[in-house]
Amino acid sequence: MSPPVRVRFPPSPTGHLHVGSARTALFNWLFARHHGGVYVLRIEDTDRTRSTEESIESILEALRWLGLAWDEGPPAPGYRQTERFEIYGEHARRLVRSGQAYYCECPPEQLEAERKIAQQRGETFRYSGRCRDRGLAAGALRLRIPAEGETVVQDLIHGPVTFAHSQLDDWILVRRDSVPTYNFCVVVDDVTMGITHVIRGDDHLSNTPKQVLCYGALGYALPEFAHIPMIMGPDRTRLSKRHGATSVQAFRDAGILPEAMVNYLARLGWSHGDQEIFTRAELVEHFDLKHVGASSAVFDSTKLEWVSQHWLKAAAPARLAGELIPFIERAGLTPPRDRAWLGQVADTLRERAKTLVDMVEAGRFYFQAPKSWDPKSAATLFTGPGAERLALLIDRLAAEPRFEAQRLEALYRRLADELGLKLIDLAQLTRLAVTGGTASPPLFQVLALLGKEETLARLRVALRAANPPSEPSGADEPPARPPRGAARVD
RNA sequence: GGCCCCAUCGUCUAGAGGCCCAGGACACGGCCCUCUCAAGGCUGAAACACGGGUUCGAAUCCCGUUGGGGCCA
Repeated sequence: MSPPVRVRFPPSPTGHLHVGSARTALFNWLFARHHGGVYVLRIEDTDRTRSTEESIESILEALRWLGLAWDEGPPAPGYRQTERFEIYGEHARRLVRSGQAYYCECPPEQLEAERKIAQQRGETFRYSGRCRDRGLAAGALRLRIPAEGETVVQDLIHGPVTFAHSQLDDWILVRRDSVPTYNFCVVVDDVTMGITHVIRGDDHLSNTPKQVLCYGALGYALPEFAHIPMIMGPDRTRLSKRHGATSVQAFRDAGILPEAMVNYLARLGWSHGDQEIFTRAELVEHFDLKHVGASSAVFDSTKLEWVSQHWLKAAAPARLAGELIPFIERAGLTPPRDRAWLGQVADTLRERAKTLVDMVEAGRFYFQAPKSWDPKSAATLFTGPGAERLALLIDRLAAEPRFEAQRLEALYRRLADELGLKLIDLAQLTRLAVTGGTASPPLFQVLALLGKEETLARLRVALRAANPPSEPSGADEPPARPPRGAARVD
C-alpha cells in the first residue's frame, strides 16, 4: 500500500492569513483528513526582517478559527525554519561533498549585468558557470544542473509540465551570508518531514523543476505535487489588499461564520457535481485533487455572503446568540443577559441578514428604542388619523394579557376589521413606532419579543410625536429614553 | 523580455468525443407568497475567446492566435 499521507501548510509569518493561503491550508487539511493522513504546520520564518511573532499568533488564530487544526507543528520544536538551520547546513555540506553543489564568488553586480544582457537578447538568464569547476571553499553555494535535457514535473492538477534545463540555471542554495534560500529550505523541510504530497499555489510551479533537481541531487524520492490555481480579484489580478478585505480575520470581523468561510473557500476551485453547500464532514468525505480546477478563480464576496446567510440560517439559535454578543458590543449596544431571548431574537433576524454584523444592524431596535423614526414614513404615518389608531392600539394592547405573536396578530386583524382598514395600515404604523423603520422581522414576533411594557412605551412615545399636545412639530425626535437592552436583564 | 500555467454564462462551476442547439449556483429581471423587509417557490435573460486541423461526430483531442496569470530581478 502507499505510505500514509503527510501534507503541510507552510505560511510565512509576515502578516495576517490571506484567504488564498487559507484555501491552500484548507485543501491540505481536507486532503489529509480524507486520506486519514497527517497535516503538518510549518512556519517559514527565514526572512527574519519581515517575520514577526504577532503574525505567527495571528495566523495560528485564524487557522484555529477556521477549524484547521494541525496534527504536527508549533509550539512543538522543530517546525520553524529558524530552528532548522543545522539541518539545512548538513544537507548543503552533503551536496558539496558529493560534488553536486559548488561555491561561487561572482560579485552580484556582475551577475546583475549578465542578467540584463540576457534579457536584452531575449534569452533566459542562466548563470555562466564561471565558478563551477574552481573548487572554491566559500561564497554562495550553487546547485550543479545538467546543461542538457529536461525535467518533467508530474503535477496532479496540471499533468506533466516540461522544463528544459537550458532554461534553468545553477541556482543558489545558500547565500554568501550563509542564509539558505527559500527553494532549498522547502526541499529539505519537505523531505525531512516526510511530506508525501506538496499541495501549494501554482505560483510555485515554476520553482518546482529546480526543487526536483535538488531532490535528485540529495538522492531523495520525490513527493507528489499538486499546484492549485490562485485566487484573483474582480480585475483578474492576484487578490490583494487593493481588492479590499483579504485576511481571514477581516471576514471573521465582518460576521461571517467559519463554516461559511470554509464552505465558500472549498467551492472556489473545487467542485463536487452541482453541490454548493457542504458541511465539514461532507467536505472531508468528498474532497479530492481530481476535481480541483486548473484555472484561477475570482473571489466573489457576493456569493460568500449568500453562503454566509445559508449557514446563519442553519445555525442553532443558542450558538448564534453566543456569536452575536461581541458584535452587539462592538455596535455600542448592551448585550442582553437572557441568552434564550437573544436566541429567539437571532432567529427572527437571520433570514434577512448576510452576516452577524447585518443581524445586529437590522436588529438594533431589539436592544435600544429607536432614537428617531424614518422621517419620510413618519410624515405619512404619524398624522391625525395615525394618532387615533395609535391610541386605539395602545388601549387594546394594554388589555392583552398574553403577549404572544399569534394572539397579537389576531388582535390586530380584529381591530383592522373594525376600522375598515387593512392589516398593513396598522402594521406599518406600529412597525415605525416600535423599530423606527418600515422594514423589520415579522411585526407580531417583534412585539412579543419586546414585551408588553416596552411595546406600549414605544407606542406612547410615537403617539406623542403624532399628536403633539401643543403645537405640531418635527416628528422625528422622540424624547431620550434609556436603552431597552440594558433594562431587560433576566 | 525569456520560460511556465490557464481559457464554458458578469462570477463560481458541471462537462473527462456523441447523453449538450451546454446543466447547477451566486448576482440580475418577472411572477407567486405576504403585515414590511427578507426568506422561499416558479420563471426569464445570460457562456463553450478566436482560427485552423483530427474525427462519421468536438465544449471535450492537436496546432496556432489572442487574452489573463505566474516565475525569473
